[in-house]
Amino acid sequence: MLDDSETPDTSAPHSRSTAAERRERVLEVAMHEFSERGYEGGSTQRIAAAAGISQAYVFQLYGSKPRLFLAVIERCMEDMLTLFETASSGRGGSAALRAVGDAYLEMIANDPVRFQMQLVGYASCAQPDVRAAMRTGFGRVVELAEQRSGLPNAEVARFFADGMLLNVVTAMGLTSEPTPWGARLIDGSIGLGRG
Amino acid sequence: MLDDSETPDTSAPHSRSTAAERRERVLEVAMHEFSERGYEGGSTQRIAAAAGISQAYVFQLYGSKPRLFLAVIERCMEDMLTLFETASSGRGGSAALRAVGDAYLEMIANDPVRFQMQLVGYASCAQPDVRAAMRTGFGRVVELAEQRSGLPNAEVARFFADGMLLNVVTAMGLTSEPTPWGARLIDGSIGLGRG
DNA sequence: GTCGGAGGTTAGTGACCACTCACAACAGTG
DNA sequence: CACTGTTGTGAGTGGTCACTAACCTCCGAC
Repeated sequence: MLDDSETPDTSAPHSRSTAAERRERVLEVAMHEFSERGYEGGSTQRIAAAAGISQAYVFQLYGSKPRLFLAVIERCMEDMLTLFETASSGRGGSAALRAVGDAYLEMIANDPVRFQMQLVGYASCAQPDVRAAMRTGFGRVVELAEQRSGLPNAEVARFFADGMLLNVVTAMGLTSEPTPWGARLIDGSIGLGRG
Repeated sequence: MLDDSETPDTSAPHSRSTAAERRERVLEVAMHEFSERGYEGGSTQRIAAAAGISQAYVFQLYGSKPRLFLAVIERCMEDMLTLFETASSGRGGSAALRAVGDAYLEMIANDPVRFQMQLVGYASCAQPDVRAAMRTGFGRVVELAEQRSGLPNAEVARFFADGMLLNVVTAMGLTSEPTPWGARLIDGSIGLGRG
């Protein structure tokens, strides 16, 4: 809009943004990078290039690589909470869990970045900062499921257990390239609140 | 046995081994390294140092870093299968699952390297070689549980779902530093075949 | 007693890493 | 127009990375 060129994006020599906008954009591409390569494998050089800024500015915006990674983890868990809040809005009991389960299934199918980022988060829990962020985020999600559904511990736990099984089944590609034993696992699982 | 020195290990200036022994030792320390730092974060320099050999020899033994990582993944899944075979030996039905569940709980408590290596494996499934190895290994474990227990799909799936929930609960430190919501999750879970 | 092969090392290679510092460009305000 | 703060970059820093080529060292066999 502000540029003289017709193509809005890359060809323009400079298009300034507010720092908040840049931070947001960097966070997005960083989640993409870290989800694909993990914390150690992720490169601030590549993140900067994908965000269209210099590497130095990434450090000005986030201070250090660990801080950027932590921001990505926190955002990832916030997104999950928002997804669950939206899906369960106005519902209660097992219908709430069912709606959340559907939303989660759709996320796994359509948002591989956030799905993979979750796995990276679990694997990075050895780092105390990461573990703390994961605990906080996951705790909020569990409490939301408890409050919205009002179901007893056993059913809520069952819901999350099925979700975790679904995670590894998906990670191993058992939905896209099935195996007999994988199909039996999926068949035997309760299906995210649909029991 | 072949050495002249009494201390079998570190203090001797040189103690030659067979290549097979070296490969085994490298595999052990590599699992330690990769479990702590992930694939990208793991360093062949540190692995070599921990194994007491030069970095060059690591490459002579395993060819490349991806091949070494893959060997670690395969070994990790073999160890899991062996653990489950031993635990369930001579048992059937739900008693078999209960015994396997106990063995798994003990492994999580006493062998953090193999536990953490599992999480790294799931997070590394985007790499096709790793995914294939994880599928093969996990499939064997599932089939063993099915055959030894003879239970229907739903109960076997429930067992593995609880195991996966236990994994993330442990990764987040909810057993060592509990939270109310974490305690409710653990309480509501069926407890690895003990339902 | 030498010789071949298995078991190992030294000393690099260029590439990439996170991170820093000095400085440039621009926008709004007076 | 000058001034000021924000947005941004160029050009490095030392360090580590995976990986390699060439060489050394020992032991058993003949």
